[in-house]
Amino acid sequence: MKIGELSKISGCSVQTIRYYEREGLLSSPERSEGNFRLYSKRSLRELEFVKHCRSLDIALTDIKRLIDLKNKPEESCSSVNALIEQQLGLVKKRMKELQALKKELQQMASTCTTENTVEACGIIKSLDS
Amino acid sequence: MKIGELSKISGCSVQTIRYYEREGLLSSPERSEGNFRLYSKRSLRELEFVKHCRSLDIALTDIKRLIDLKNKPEESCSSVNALIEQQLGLVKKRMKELQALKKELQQMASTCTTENTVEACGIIKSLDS
DNA sequence: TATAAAGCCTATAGTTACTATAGAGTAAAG
DNA sequence: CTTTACTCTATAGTAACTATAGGCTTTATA
Repeated sequence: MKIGELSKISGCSVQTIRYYEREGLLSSPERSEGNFRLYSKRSLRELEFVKHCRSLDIALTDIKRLIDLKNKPEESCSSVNALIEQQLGLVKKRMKELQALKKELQQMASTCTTENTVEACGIIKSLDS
Repeated sequence: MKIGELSKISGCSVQTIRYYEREGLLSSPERSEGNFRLYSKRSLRELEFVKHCRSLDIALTDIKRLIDLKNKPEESCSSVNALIEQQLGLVKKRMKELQALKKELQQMASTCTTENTVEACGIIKSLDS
């Protein structure tokens, strides 16, 4: 299949697919006579692996590392595990931050009775402090 | 005070301060004979407003809007309120996403008994599916 | 069969909010 | 007087894409 079809099936945009290839996350596909990329089911699986990792917010460099590890099936998977644990750490940290953020925003919102002028606005006041 | 001192007091890097100025979030400070920026306490307050907004993850363009609103004290503050509500919406959405993300990562981590080879690794398997 | 439309190609620039660097000038300390 | 610390502008780099320009290939329609 050509890149447009892969794009449709995978839900990745055409540019993103080409970008992933440039970045070495996808193996270079065959080319047609007219230099069009030709993909196989294997290409689709590769792309879906990347997509799944991205949906977990794993950075492209880390995805690259995972792909490298996949290609060394006999090695210990402790680095895979470490990578996931690290990712989990990031997510937990970000959640805590957002928790605090949400609290402050809610507090701010509650100080605003919409009929105010900007001058008397509780939100602006709390941003000013 | 010069930019280095403002940087220390505010906790923003020197480059960030200059960047905010370029982006129109800070008013242009006085200059010394030798063309050094000279800041007042008012400048510090401006910077702290921006910093506080940024700590709430408010985008620079939105901060700009808030600053504009601050300068029209007699207007209704409903747009301020709307902006904060929108921000709150973003935060809530992101938290939900992270919630789901965390769950999946934890599940993945639990499938990995570190003594595995990459080939048998539950994590890689679940990323593959 | 001619041509128009759709799809593909590469290369390059833009996005956000900064950070880092180069190269040069200014100020303060020894 | 020289070294050091600080400042200046302009420019490039970061992450993960998205968008555009200009040109070729394939497919559909007249």
